[in-house]
Amino acid sequence: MADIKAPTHLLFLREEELRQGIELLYFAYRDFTAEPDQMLARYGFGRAHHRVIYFVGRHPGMTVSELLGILRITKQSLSRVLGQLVEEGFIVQQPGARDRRQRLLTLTEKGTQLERQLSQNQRDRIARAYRRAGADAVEGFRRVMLGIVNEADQKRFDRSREPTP
Amino acid sequence: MADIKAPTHLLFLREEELRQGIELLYFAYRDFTAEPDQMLARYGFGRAHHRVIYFVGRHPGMTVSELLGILRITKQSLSRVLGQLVEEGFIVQQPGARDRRQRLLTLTEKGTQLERQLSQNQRDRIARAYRRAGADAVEGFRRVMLGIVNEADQKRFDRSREPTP
DNA sequence: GAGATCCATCAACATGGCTGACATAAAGGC
DNA sequence: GCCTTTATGTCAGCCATGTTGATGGATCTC
Repeated sequence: MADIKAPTHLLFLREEELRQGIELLYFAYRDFTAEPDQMLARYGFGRAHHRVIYFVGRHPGMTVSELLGILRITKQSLSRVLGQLVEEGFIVQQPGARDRRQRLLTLTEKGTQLERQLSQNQRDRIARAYRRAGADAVEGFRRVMLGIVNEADQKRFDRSREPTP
Repeated sequence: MADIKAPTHLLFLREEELRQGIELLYFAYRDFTAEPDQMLARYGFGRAHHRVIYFVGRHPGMTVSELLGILRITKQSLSRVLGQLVEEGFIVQQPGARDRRQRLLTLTEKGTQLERQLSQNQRDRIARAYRRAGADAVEGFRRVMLGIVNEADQKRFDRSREPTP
């Protein structure tokens, strides 16, 4: 019978390749968040605040449920962080027009400024990586990253201009 | 004078492109860690334990300093997690031969089993994404991700077989 | 009018970061 | 052979951010 398994050295290469993929995700994410974390510390904020500010900035008028769906944390965890951001004037909540149970979330001017400061750092890092890698590489990056994201959230990344809430 | 700025719609596209990059990193990392986190919970472990197990498995006989350098946390934080893993028989420490101050870290059989179980999930996810995206895309992915990683750690990803400790 | 939904809040707990201080053993320079 | 530096561990306490569980009000939907 023919041996179905690939030669050992090919398996080895594949394992090495996949482990490098794991590590690329780990190191890239570590370095991607380190500098914003430092900026946030100056405001007494953490990474959780950053995520809230980022996504509210990205989807102005979004509901609490939508935000919970993105962050995948409990409402109690969110409420602490969100409460602080409202308290300190980075975010405002206004009742929904159609559904008045909702509290639609929007960045204030102050919130917008912080959001831009934080995301500027990350956009710079990504822009630099894109520039060095070239357009074809960027397309490959998108395709692979999209494949890593769970199916349910892949639709957030279609080519349309508007971010899907 | 000529207007140096690019047309608004090009700037807009670029901003959108970069924000999608930010979000790809966020969503990919979120989904990449979710399932291992669940497995770890069954052992009473967290993501911190995973990182230790992963890198010790990757670099058998590594020192505590090397691990600290990768994780970028304090020795006090590491010691709690590492202590548990040694206590519960997932990792062994042995004095270094050249430098007997060092405690070289190695996975036990039990540790190796857990490591494979955890990383298998992540390797599967990456393999699936690689397969769907194709070889050229994978190369682009590598190039972009490498550009996001801080210069100091890029050398961990040479094409050589051996992971650099 | 009843039930479901959206959101907030209180309380208690666990994980995993952090700082600061101190200790020990071994290595290395002079 | 001292002396300094290095590698590591440990104790104590603080903070950020996740969790579960219970409870309640306002509002929408049928």
